[in-house]
Amino acid sequence: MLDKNSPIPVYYQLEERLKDSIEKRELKEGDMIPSERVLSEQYRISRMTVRQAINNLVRDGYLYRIKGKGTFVASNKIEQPLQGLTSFTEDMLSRGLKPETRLLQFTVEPAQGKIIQRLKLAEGEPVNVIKRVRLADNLPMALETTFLPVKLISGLTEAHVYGSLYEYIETQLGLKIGHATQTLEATVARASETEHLQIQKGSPVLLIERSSYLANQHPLELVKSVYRGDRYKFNVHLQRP
Amino acid sequence: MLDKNSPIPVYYQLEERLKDSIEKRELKEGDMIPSERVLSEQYRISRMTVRQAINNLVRDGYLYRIKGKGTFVASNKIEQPLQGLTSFTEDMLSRGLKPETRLLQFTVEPAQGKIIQRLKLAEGEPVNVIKRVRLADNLPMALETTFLPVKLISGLTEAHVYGSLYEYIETQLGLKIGHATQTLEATVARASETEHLQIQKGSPVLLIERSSYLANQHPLELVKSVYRGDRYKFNVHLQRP
DNA sequence: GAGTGGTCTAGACCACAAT
DNA sequence: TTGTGGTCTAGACCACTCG
Repeated sequence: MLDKNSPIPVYYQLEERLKDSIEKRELKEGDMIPSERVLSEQYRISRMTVRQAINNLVRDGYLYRIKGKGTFVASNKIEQPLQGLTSFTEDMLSRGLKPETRLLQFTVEPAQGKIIQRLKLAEGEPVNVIKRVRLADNLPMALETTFLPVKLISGLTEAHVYGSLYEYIETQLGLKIGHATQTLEATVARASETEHLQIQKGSPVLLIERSSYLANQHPLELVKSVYRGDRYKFNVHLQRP
Repeated sequence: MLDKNSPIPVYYQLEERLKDSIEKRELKEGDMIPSERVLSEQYRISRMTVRQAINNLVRDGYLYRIKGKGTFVASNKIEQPLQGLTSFTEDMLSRGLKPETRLLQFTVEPAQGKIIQRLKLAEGEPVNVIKRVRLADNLPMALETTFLPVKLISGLTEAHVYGSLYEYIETQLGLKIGHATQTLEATVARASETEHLQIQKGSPVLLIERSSYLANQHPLELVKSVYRGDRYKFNVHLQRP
């Protein structure tokens, strides 16, 4: 049964239960799950609450609905790559690779040019500039330059930038990271990049530029990355509008 | 006022109205919109219906909520690139470019190797193979090879493949395209690709591989594309899990 | 304390699919 | 005709923010 006195919302409890059934293969790909009315009687909760749980699972790709027929289990969520906005550290861990960092630069500089626009700062406002070589399983994977407004991220020290910046921002600063827009393009390595990435000049690289925002819509960071084309593939899940 | 007798759902009418206000700048970035209770009184609809409208606008990035404070207009949706699962034709149009197609190959072949797995077919099942040069504003943009199971997409003729395949699938066949997983990687053009794309050997290209599914989870297509690195940038919106 | 979003109820009618 | 999801109502209590 569900615990209605728990501080955990009932719809969330039901969500977890259905997700469990799917992951335990009690409900298999293509199976119809009990109807909303049946679930609402079974758990003695209202149908709207059942719908809230199912809505979330549909949004997350676990279930799909067919009007007049029922709600069904979608194909395996298993072995899907990590989706969404993740840090390099999280990305590598989800790929089963060991992330490491080599720090090249850690300075505070006045904002200028594109940084002002993208981070919505006044000219000259201080910005943390962090340039790092990112390694995966001891080999260079990417060259990453991060720009963070000092007024948002205070108290940042060199020690923090060897691990996951996102973890520091979320757990230490208590800020809630919301979303990002990212562009990806193919190009070839420039001379200044070849050494850090241990590749030849002219080797293909993936250029990634990310603007991240907090949940409250404040610009959080601008990141420019150069990934080795021979080592990195970007995965994305697309939903038909 | 809203039309409660319209076949258009009330929550959707409210959605459009709020979206209009935002696009007309009656509600500006950072503005608080009327509270859910106010909207429900104003339009004489229940608060749950208001919430359904607002939920959708939050999901689509037009609004964001802060508990205990209110619901606010997010930063400009304007000039955001097309998101989600789109065809080449749709993608180019959204970028303000004129899409065209040069057909290189249009055959039916027995499925084999990776195609079998990705499209979940039996060995030897017939598959449409469509190889096209995709142009944007009269210049080659990509070389695209599409694999479609014949049993799903019947009656496909050469005439269809000069335009948007997605449009044919959705409006002519009445199939509902659902989602896709896509990988992107940087590499350099191979000899066989240079001519069609009008680039030099060794030029950077973006390799994109897409597996698309119908709303009912049936595999729909496998597409392998080679985009010119100097002309194409991929945009993606990422949400923090 | 007043206002906000978050959760939840116990119904209702509709359109659609299958029998 | 029965069962399904889609929409909608008119309330309710909670936790949170702010003055």
